[in-house]
Amino acid sequence: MSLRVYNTLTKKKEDFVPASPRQVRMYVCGPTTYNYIHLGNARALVVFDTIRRYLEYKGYRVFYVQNFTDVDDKIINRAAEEGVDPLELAERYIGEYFRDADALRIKRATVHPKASEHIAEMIEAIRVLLEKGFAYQVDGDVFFSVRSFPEYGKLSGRSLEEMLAGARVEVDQRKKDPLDFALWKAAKPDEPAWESPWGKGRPGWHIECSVMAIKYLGFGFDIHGGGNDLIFPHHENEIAQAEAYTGKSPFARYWLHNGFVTVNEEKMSKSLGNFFIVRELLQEWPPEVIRFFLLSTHYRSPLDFSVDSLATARSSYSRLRNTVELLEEVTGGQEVVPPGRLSREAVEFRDQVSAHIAEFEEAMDDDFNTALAIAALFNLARQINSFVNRKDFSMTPAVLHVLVRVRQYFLQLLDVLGIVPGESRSLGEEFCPVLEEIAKKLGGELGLPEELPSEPQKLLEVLLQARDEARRQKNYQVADALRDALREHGIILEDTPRGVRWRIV
RNA sequence: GGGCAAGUGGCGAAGAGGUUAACGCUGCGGACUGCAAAUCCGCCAUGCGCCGGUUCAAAUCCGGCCUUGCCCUCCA
Repeated sequence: MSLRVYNTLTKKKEDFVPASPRQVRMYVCGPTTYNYIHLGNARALVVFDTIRRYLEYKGYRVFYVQNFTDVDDKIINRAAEEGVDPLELAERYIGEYFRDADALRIKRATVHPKASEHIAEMIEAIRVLLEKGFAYQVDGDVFFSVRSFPEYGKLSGRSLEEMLAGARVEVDQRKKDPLDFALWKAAKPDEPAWESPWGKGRPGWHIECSVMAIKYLGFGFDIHGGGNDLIFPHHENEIAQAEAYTGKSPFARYWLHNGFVTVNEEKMSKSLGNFFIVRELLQEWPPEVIRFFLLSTHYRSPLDFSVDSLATARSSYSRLRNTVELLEEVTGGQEVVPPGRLSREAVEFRDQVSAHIAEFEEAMDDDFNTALAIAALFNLARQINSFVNRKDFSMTPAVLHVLVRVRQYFLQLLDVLGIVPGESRSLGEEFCPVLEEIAKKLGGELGLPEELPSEPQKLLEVLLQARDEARRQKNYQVADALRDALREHGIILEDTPRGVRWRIV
């Protein structure tokens, strides 16, 4: 089974063969840190994090580089508004970035280089580009000359003429060609600036990625990723600079781009003001649900966001979570159990589980088709639920061994997508008054003692024990009253053959 | 204006020439349950934007049209 990926450069799905056998080197364009990230940013992060996780699942060692753009117009403007130092502002939002990314279970990159810490390398690259005649200097600015690089346009698939025809921007008259872009910008007053052969200034946006990718991954690394909107001009320019600079090709071997998050079918963007901040979403939605939502559509397709669709994702996801809980319950969380002789049904079950695992891998192998992979997870969950809940189910040591293994596999697949159920939210202090009130109201009928624990978790246990006793005595009225009362406050009770189970909505 | 995608059941979303068009949500019916919940089983697209064409065979390939989104400007 081999992995195939869609390469923007060739516009085809290709077999993925990394340059070195067991290692993948990948670079993903990270954020410009001048504010909190929104759901659109999160999609790119989650998509490439999932790609990375799957590559690791397949046994590759992944060297993952994600940069921070901490020198940029937007940062400078924002800093000016707030009256703070631009680099300090950028540093602050790098911290905020990690808070959100960690919450979303984005694994940290192997290296997170910052533009501000690679100025010397960028200056050197620009110097070489000037020397080789790919760039020219005007006043204190240095521009890359797109005409000097014949392959310009190969990633975005358009010719210079086409791009010129569509040009809608006012052009800097000093440029030789309207599409030439800045490698170095002369400093304006009060801007962060560094000394260079062309006077004080700062690097243009595109050069940082070329330089840092080559520095950490070497030329000709495996995967370069980012959002769709980076194809042009950012990645096109990265290629031009990097390949002109080294005189070699290709700069990166596979170019992967994710589609956009839209809101009411319109791109989620800061200028339209229709963006949703990850920090805020995380207050209401568990990270697993947000990731499930983002991965329920293929990464290259557009994804329309709404609160309703998040709610749907939550319903869908709870099926998977319920199966994890069922497996935990039935295996008692044991990790290692010796195998034994299996019944015919158990053998069949084991084989079906294997088939669904293969289904998951085939889906992911086909250009990371997470939507299809999730379908495989649902099939697997159904198989597990059916097996464990069948009428003649009997737990033997051999069956336990199988279920322990199945639980491990199931969790492993969920982990590829980063959607292993988190610690089920514990009962916080906010449940105290609610539980105490219920205990007071139903305490007499339930035969509760005078002294009740004050800790919500313990209090609930006491209530459930009393309810159990009531049910044994067929006092269903009070048992149901307690269940209804708890439900009203978001605590769901489920009576199973193995005892009562509770969860928070 | 130029370039690139996409249009699949009530909704979301896979499928890219050939078995009954996955999977999930919602709804309905059934099983299980003291009743629920969870779970399981079943039902809900004679049809995949529209019109032509290629083919023994088309959601899938080709052409035209319509609609929507993205890029051409900082943006994931």
